[in-house]
Amino acid sequence: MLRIANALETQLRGAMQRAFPEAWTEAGEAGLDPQLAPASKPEFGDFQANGALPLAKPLKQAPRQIATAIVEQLQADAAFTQLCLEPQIAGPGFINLTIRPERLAAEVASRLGDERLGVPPVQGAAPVVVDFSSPNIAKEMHVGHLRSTIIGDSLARVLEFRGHPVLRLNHVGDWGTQFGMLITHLKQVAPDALETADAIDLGDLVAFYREAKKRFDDDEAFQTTSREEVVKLQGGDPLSLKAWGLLCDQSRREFQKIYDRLDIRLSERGESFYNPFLPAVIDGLKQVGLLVTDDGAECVFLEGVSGKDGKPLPVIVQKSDGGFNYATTDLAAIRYRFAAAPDGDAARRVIYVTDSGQANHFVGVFQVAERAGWIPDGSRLEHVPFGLVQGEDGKKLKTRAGDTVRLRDLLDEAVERAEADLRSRLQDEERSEPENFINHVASTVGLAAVKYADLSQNRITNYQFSFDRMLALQGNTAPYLLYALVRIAGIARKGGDLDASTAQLQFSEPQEWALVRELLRFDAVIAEVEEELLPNRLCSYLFELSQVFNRFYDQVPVLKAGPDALPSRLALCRLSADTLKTGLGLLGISTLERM
RNA sequence: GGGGCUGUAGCUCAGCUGGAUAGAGCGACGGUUUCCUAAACCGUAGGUCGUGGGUUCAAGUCCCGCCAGCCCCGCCA
Repeated sequence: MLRIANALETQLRGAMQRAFPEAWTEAGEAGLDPQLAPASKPEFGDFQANGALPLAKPLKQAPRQIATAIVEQLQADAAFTQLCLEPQIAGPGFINLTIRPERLAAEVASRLGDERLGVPPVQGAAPVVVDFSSPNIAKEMHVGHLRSTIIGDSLARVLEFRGHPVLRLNHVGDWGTQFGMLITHLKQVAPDALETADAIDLGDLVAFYREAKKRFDDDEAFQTTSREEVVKLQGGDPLSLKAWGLLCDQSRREFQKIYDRLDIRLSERGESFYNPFLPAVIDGLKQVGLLVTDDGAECVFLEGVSGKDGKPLPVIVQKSDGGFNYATTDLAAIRYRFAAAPDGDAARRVIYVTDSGQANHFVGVFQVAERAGWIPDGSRLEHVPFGLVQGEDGKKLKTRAGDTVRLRDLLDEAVERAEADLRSRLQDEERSEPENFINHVASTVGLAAVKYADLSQNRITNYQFSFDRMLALQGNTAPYLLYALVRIAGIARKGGDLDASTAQLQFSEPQEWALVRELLRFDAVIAEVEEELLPNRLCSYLFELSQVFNRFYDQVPVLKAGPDALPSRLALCRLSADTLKTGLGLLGISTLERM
């Protein structure tokens, strides 16, 4: 419907200009705004134009009179009358617009053979960086990584669908002081590993990390060795680097299991990647005169952000011991991502998907990058924050024992619960299915439920995690959406040829028209998600589409329809399936034929 | 103390550039199956949109104050 909306916008502007030439001229370059918006209710048609209301005062006319004048001009426009039925003036002066049925049917027809479902591809797109997931080496992925990973992946998918070249970057924590203790511990417990390739399987990295941490806390000699090890690592000592590489490889393999399971593709580019560029960050800041030495640390003081004592807050880019910190790395990353190749990604949009607790940090770092002139004109640097994952008690999600919830346990439990649900349903319905069917459905439904529950909520608010709610078979959940697709697949199995060519579409039932209108919203929804980076908008849409489809399915027969109606109804089924499948795909959710 | 986010139905949440009588799901109550998977559909009840001002033809939405909850605040990321 975006094309139609654009056409209407132009026609409305033309009509307003002709109706009120003087006001138009006074309004300046932009002219008058028709305030075109989707109709707030179905009975108002497809669109509403509210632009008459604000003109009442300046024109000293009744708003309905103004609306009437605009409508008269619209009716004189042949392009408009071919597109719309006669406009209705309602309420205080809203202009309600209804698209001609044949134009809606034509839009549906044009989408039937279109893989993009009416979504226009971007032209001459520059790279977009989506920085997400970002676990720490030598630690396990836990519930804290869930939202970044799922939301980031979905945003990347939407941007890719639009045609942007997307760099999905995993900014893993693969550098820093904790490696001193890890390497020291590794060298002591598994010296063989450094000599022979694959000599040892580190096994449980979490346990390994815990042991190293315990020794670091308890043993002073170990502490000293660890500190020396950090210096050796940073100095490029080959053996230290080798130990570091082993730890990273091991972690990488563990992360990859989760990513494979979630069907998420990521390019690892950890913090260490930016090491060679850190000194240049300091030099660059010095050159533009932003750098200030304070308490021995190199800082940039922020504008408009003050601390406890009312003094400006600093971003520390070089510690008093000469070391760099995360702000330095983030600045180097920003610089690299916007810079031209070969030492840069030439991105024009850089998106960080991290929890909202880091908002302050990003405000500071972004301001420094901006003032240093590292953000090219016309490009965007965005923090996409999200809230905490909470348990049903409203507190931060923990296991019963009070530990952090491991991501793989969380996914396992979702799949197990989905399987138990499925088995009990099969029993109730006296259905029998092979084990591989049960495993496949349980796994698809379980993972879909986890992803959808997260994505369907506005990411800014905290998210209350509940297996029971996300796996519920009714309501705004993954199983409900998957079921709508299963119903369509059922029609195809029972003899409905969804790919049959349909020369002319004709619809008679209100449920058909409701479905048509819902299907045609897809392009606008994608445009909105691309702009606002809110996947829950796509979820809401897919849920509403499923509801409208289920109503249609329930109340309008497809396979038993007469020969006049059958092809058109099959076409609606096909487009519904394509839209749902594509939409769920953009959420990173795979679909089922039967469940 | 400063900053950020949040506050909408019993519960979990939508609410896009301010627009018509504030929406959905769950839960509650009632109904629908010789028919494409009832994991569905239809209906009923339920809200002073935290609070007090302000701007506007029009405020859940914008501005200011206050209250409550969560998060962040110099050398961790």
